[in-house]
Amino acid sequence: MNTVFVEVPMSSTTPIAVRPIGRAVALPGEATLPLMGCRVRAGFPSPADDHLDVEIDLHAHVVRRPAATYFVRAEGDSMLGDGIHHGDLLVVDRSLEPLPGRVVVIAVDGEPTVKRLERRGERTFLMASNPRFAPIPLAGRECQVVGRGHPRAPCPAGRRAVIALVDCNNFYVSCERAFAPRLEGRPVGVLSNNDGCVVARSNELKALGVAMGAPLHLLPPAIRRQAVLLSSNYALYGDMSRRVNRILDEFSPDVEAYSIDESFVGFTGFAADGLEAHAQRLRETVRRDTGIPVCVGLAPTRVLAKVANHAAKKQAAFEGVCRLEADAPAPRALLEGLPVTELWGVARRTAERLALMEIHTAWQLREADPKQIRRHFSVVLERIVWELRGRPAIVLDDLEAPRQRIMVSRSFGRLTGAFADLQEAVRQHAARGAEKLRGQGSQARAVMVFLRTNPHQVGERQYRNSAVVPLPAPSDDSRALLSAAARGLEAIFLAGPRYQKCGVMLLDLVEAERHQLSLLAPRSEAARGRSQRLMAAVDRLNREMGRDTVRFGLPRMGTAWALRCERRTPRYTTRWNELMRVRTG
DNA sequence: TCTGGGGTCCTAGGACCC
DNA sequence: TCTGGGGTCCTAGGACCC
Repeated sequence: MNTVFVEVPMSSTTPIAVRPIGRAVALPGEATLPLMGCRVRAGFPSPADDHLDVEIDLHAHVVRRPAATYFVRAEGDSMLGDGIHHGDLLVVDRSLEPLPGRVVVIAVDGEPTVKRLERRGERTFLMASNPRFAPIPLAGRECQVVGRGHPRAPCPAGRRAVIALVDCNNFYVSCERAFAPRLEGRPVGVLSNNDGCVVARSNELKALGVAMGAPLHLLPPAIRRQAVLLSSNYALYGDMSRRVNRILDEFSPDVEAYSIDESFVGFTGFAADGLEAHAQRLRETVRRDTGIPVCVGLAPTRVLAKVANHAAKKQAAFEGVCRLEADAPAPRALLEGLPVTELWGVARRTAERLALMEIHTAWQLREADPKQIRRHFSVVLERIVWELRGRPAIVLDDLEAPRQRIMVSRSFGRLTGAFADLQEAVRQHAARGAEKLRGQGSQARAVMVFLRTNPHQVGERQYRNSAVVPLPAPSDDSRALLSAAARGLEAIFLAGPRYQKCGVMLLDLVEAERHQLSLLAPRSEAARGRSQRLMAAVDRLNREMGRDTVRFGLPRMGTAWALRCERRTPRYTTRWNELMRVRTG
């Protein structure tokens, strides 16, 4: 192999021997550098070829290794039958006719991946999800069926649903540690916007008694000295989250990203006895390829999967994977020791009311009469009871569906009473909202603006207000949204109070394609086309050249509303100029 | 003395999630 | 000096209709 030096996210330019394992790169010591999906610049001696996407190189390395067993899973039962049974070994190109939409989970040397089958002439290929990679010919290779059925469809009668909750441990902290191994073992916290509160804590920081959401300025000085407290770096966390989910996609075709650090993964139809091992491989792969530790909870329902995940995190004996069957004895012991507030969907208010009925633990709630729970509380809590009993009752709405409203708001770096500051902040928020709006293909029919002083500050004059400004016609044009927001601000601004926060909400969203044209203000097709092209150009520039390449209105320097984020680490994976440098030889 | 009975739609606010 | 930023769903209650 050529001697290369690679600019990748690492903390120094010291020469380091890099050894590829899978799609990650091993560094001296324990640290693993996540490279998957990461565009990494490599300096090659040849001037003509001074860029290399290392992902391709490392992936090729994996593919070259001798194939072992393929674990195959079909969508629906169509792939089975014809003498093919659960657990069979198959020769792919003779037995599997590629059908549209057929998806398989295969594992090559313990590297599971979801692929589509495609027929080319006489041979069947696995199509890689990334079109840059060459198809893998399957002729003559052996496959093992480990499951069947489509988890997104309702679970067929007589078959048990299995759902996994994959949750990243201390996600923001883990992202920081992935790129700064020196943070391992130390108390680390990540702060909210404006460096206000602690929103993520390493186990070491939790052990020091720092609560979730603790205000930074109220932390004891000893802890502030001892701990590493970082500003949040959402560009990094969002990118790492996508990488984790891309790996989950290789373990099941049914992955729902529920939040930035949690995903539900459907395993209904997978061979029941191999599931823990499959989950264990998932954990190891995520850890190795991204540096993020995760825990997996397996159960028949989402609520129980959450409980299982909780147990997997708290009890070392599970080694990160905990499986619960609704009727086995283990869940009972677990649920009896679990306060209701630990359950997904039960917080303080509900817990207080449950306590009046002598319901304190998850087990007691499970044993309660669902109908009575519904009467006293709501259908939401009733569903939780059913789920605790192992009967699926919570269906996540389509997480891909467009948002019903879009909100952008920020606290100011410092209080301000200046109208010009608020104007500019509102303009920025409206522009960002408009971008999100176009990103999901919607238009808004109304814009809401709100502002408020700092409610925590006694002695300060308090004021909060909001205004809704309807638009004459649904729009996704930044100019229309900005001008509506500006009018809203004028309506509610009061000179005198010093403001802490303002925001813009886009309301009453409709699909851009389907909205009815306004009869009152018909716009010519040409005008609409111009608006669309302009906005598309703005979005593309901001996407490709970095946010704020094109802005509406001139930014002023040193404005009060600018965020404080003095301790932010580099955006290692999303900014060229923030990549770290590593030398390999 | 007696003052209907349903239904829909909308909004505000509560509760919860991460 | 300094206390985040998004979202969702559900319910209650009012306005209104026949």
